[in-house]
Amino acid sequence: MKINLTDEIKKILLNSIEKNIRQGNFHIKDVPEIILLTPKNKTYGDLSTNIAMQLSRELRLKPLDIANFIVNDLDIQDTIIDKVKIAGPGFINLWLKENWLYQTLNEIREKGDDYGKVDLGKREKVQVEFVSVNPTGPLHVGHGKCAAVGDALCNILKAAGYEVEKEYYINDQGRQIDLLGQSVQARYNNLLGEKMEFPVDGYKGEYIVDIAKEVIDKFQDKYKGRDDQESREFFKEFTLRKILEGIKKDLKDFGVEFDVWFSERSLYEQNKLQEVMELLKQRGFLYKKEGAFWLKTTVFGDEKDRVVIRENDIPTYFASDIVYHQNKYQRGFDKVIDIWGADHHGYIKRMKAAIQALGYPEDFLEVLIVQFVTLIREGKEVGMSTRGGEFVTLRDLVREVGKDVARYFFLMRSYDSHTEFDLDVAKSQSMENPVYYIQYAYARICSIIKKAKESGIRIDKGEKVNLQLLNKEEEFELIKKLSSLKEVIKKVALTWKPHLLTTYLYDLASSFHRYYTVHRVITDDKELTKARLILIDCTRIVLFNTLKILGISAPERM
RNA sequence: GUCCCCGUAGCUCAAUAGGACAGAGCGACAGACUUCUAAUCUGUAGGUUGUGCGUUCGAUUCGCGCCGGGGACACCA
Repeated sequence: MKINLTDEIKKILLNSIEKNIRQGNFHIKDVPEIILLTPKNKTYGDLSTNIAMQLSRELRLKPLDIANFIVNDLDIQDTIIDKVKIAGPGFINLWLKENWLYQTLNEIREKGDDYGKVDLGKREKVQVEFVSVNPTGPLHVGHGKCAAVGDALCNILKAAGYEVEKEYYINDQGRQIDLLGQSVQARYNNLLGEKMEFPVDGYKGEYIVDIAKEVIDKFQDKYKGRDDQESREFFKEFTLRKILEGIKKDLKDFGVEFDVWFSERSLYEQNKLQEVMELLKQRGFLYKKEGAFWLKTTVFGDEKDRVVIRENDIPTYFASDIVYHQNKYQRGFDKVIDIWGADHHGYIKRMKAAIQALGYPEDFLEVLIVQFVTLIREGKEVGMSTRGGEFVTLRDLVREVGKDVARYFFLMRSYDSHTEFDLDVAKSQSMENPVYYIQYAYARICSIIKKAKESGIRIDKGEKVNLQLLNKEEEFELIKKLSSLKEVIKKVALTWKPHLLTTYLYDLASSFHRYYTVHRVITDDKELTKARLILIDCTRIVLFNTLKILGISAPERM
């Protein structure tokens, strides 16, 4: 395999720096990682590095002098580098030979679906747990945002060479679940004309009545007027299963499929709780006070210690989570990422404390907090209170705007800022809608390729096409965008910011639209036509691969 | 009261691990179809990055204080 372009350039720069060290110009031991960036302004070259400024502090020399030393000893003969210039406070700007761009096109043609994959993760095992909504009701739009972010992040990590597992943790036991069953049971009895008091904190949503009706359809009055152990159990299990099915379906329709659905109950079946408590006690982080067991989370920076086993012997939710995270560790993951809604952020400290109390490294667990979503319709906020019963479910949203648009809107902004989801923009099939803008670029390309085929233009697999004919400014622009995909994937995999990929996608579509307006692909010039067809086909491939990672479809016609 | 997130163009948001003149879209204004899809493209206007200090060659980015918005602070889940 060929050496990576950026690695090659870094090596050339490094050689010069090391030469200067040997000559006694630079007095340092270790050279920091050289960072190559693509300048915003093209008058600053194709690539640029700020290494001279980075070294300035340690060398106690002016950045400009350092840059001069480096450039003077730079050996760019027979390399991909065409020209070097020092600019501004000490940037070293590099211009590359045009050839590198054509190499990119060949690489895309060769790799196809695999273009964009990089080996950053080295098969490291990462688990991402997201959504994990209590199965007490349907998913709402906020959960959709978590789902979109988690799913996209997983896909990106996979593309970056990590081994990724997507997991959904099901809180299928506890008071909430009991309450859920009782709510349906009460509705069921009421529907059959039987008196039964609705639980005080019961679930009042319409979906509870629907489930009760379903029970009637299937079992008629079999459970009418009963309030024994068996009937309670029945309603609990039936409801739980119904709601979980609904959640699974909603997520599937949203394009999200999990590798593992992990049941909280299974932790207790294995009697792991005892074991973990024993371990924590041994390690000296568990103590008894006022009849309850507490974990010394304050040792690790939490504001107060937390109860794990209540006075009444019932373990808290936190206890389950500790056992659950131990289980994650024991499954052999190198890193575990939890994606939580903003209302759970207070839990981070105690969870990370628990990780450490168990004896695991603090950064074994990373938690991403996804901020809320506000729906806007006709310029006004749509109320979403769960209590009042009137809230917008993910299913409703997908039905209204479609899966592609919903996912894109959740992914186009940084997950840690509030999302303002404008339903009118999302529904408009116009230029206001970035999703259509991107998909339109893809459809346009497909349309051109189809037309070329129809007029008998063919390019065989191994055929050599003169790519040098691609020499227009818009063509260079476009190819540069195509070539930066791998850097973007790396960046996102390191920073966990999927929205950077969305931005990239939009930029790429934009470069193509501009190109399309200025130049014709299919012309009388056979050679040029072929070269341009290759260019747009490469664009198609990159658009496709990126859309796929984000979970958005790529329609060939619009 | 304590802790977390946010504050950037009229609006919604970006800004690559501290880098060059802070960028997009929408909205406003002015233009471009005899063309492979005008769901497109081009141009103009729009900013003391909430505020005051500090760190340094350099701060939207890091630190501290203040102002404003949101959220979290249970032997609830």
